[in-house]
Amino acid sequence: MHYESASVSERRTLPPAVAVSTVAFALRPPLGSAIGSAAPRPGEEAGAPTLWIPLVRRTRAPFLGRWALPGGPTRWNETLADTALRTLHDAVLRAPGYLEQLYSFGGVERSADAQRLVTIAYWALYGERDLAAEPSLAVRVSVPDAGRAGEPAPIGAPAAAGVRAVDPADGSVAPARWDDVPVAGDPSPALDTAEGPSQPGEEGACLPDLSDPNVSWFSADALPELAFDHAEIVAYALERLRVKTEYSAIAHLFLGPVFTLGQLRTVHEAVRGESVDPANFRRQALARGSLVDTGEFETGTPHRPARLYRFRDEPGPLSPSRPGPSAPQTKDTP
Amino acid sequence: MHYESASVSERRTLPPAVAVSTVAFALRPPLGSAIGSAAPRPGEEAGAPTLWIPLVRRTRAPFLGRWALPGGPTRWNETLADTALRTLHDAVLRAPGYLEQLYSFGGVERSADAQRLVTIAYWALYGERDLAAEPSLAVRVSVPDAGRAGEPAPIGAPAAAGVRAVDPADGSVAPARWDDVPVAGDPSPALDTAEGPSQPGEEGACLPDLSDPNVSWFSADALPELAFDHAEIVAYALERLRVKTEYSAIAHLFLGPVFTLGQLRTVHEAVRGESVDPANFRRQALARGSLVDTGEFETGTPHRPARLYRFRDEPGPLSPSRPGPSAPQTKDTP
DNA sequence: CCAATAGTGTCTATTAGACACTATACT
DNA sequence: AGTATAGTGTCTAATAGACACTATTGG
Repeated sequence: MHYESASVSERRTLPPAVAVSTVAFALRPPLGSAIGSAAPRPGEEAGAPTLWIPLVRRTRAPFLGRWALPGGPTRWNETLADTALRTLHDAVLRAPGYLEQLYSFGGVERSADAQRLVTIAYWALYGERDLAAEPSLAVRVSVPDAGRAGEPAPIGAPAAAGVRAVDPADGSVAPARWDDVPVAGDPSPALDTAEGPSQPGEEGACLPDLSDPNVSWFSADALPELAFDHAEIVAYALERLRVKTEYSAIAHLFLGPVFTLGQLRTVHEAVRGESVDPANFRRQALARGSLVDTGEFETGTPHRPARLYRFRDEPGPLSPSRPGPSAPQTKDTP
Repeated sequence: MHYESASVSERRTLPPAVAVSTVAFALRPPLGSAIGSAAPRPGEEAGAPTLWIPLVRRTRAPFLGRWALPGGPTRWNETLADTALRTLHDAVLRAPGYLEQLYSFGGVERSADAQRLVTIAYWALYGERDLAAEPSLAVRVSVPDAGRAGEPAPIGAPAAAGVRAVDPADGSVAPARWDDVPVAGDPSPALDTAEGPSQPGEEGACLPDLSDPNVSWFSADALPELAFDHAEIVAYALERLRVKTEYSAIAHLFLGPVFTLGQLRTVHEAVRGESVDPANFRRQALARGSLVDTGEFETGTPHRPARLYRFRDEPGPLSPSRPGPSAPQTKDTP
């Protein structure tokens, strides 16, 4: 509010603005969304599925017209995860199935001669169940992990009331609960974030509008040139997804509630970018102990039908267990 | 500047203040510093070394008198890492040998009815060489990694000009260079961060003053009650240190430029909190390929003298190689 | 029948870990 | 000699990966 009267030189001395940018992944673009990447890039036919990322075309000053990550400034009554979810929903019109903080960027050089900007990057994941529905319903938000097994103490910080924290490493559900995600135009009375005289580093999303021409999905390995340092953020998010897929069980979040081991393997192949031995993958996946045989089988395949599994403890909308902030647990396989 | 005239209700609508808090580790407190933990806690004699953490006693409103992590608001011309280094230096009077971002906390509940606060947590490491000297000289700042092997694309973001980014995973030196760290009282003309009418969540460090009574080192497993959610941040940092020690080579940073395998093993034991088989540790440490035999030997031991090693590529103050932001590399041992 | 994927069995190289043993300093 | 740590050798269990083989569907 006071900002709008500040001169350019004054803005330099203001405290940094806080914004969020999110790299979201899905195995395919949602139906009805615009597609940026032209076809599965040459050399890889429809055989190998790839990851898709939603981008937003910038409609203002720095990097005008360039594609950028969905995101925008934090509002005064939002947690950082809330901001990520809101701006992501503005772009994708759907809530992701998973959200995790990635890294914070506070370099003074990010917006050279304008107000300082601190950007917290998140990464998100859209599964089949998330891509399907039109109205957003719920979302799970993870807590940080120490970068590998034995998820550390879930810090009670980021997820404000109303967001669920789930520990994807061992499948156990950490403190949290389901709730609604703030939808598009919730009136936050304060701080017009969208229209300051120039929030210069602002990396905003556009108003939700069915088939928004300024929102499009791109194949992760055929991205256009991105605004700011978003290309590096995407690269980092991809690496994070790869690493996390190897030691944690998140691949199933790309799929529906039940899936075959072949489908799960396909996710791993898309994430790792290489083919995986079906036999060995099967053993490892089952050895994790987090898959439950539903007893059902795939139908309508031109080959032997595969067994259907679901992830362990796919709970109903509520589960009362609350392990608490918890001491560090055991690691699994160093 | 505008803030100082804002009422309490107005402050709620201001953009969040950005602060940094740092969990620093060392194998021992620096000489001449105050010691908070009374003796090596019972049950563990001098035999097993533990980790030490510097804390700062709060001198203002929320949590007055409680111990807290060194930290404080970021200044307009500082990167986040700069802020961590400055506030850490204010408390410890020395620059750490390693600094890495941990996580960002932006919950709206952190400062209930006052200005919103976003805190970026860092963790740092003081080695023997860092604890020795009194005037600060240089510091290495790491870039994020994806949480495990195959360090991801070093994102050029956080480290502003003048801070070195080193990739501790494989010992190769990533883009960066040595430089001075901002020392105590550099006059930042703008934004009086220390004395707003009440920057309520502010977690500031005190003025540097030899043997500051408000700064003390505590054994990591005998910490006092901490302000804010700092206990959880410490727990997370500890877990991060443990995990990172297992897959990356950072333990040597606790030691001097040359060290024996026994000393290195002692560091691992302190970090992991359990004893490690000397024979197996030796093999693994040497198999990494990052240790160089100096050909020298320990002297003055009451037993067979141990061979002295140094870490691979312990370079002079400057090394020109610059791999660049780089594509994700290969992983090592999933 | 064939094509295609599901699913099982098995062999090998690597690794973590336990632990016995030898080597070399000081007292 | 005795003690303490350095350093080597070796055995075992677990694991990742390669790959041959059988099973079961649709066409």
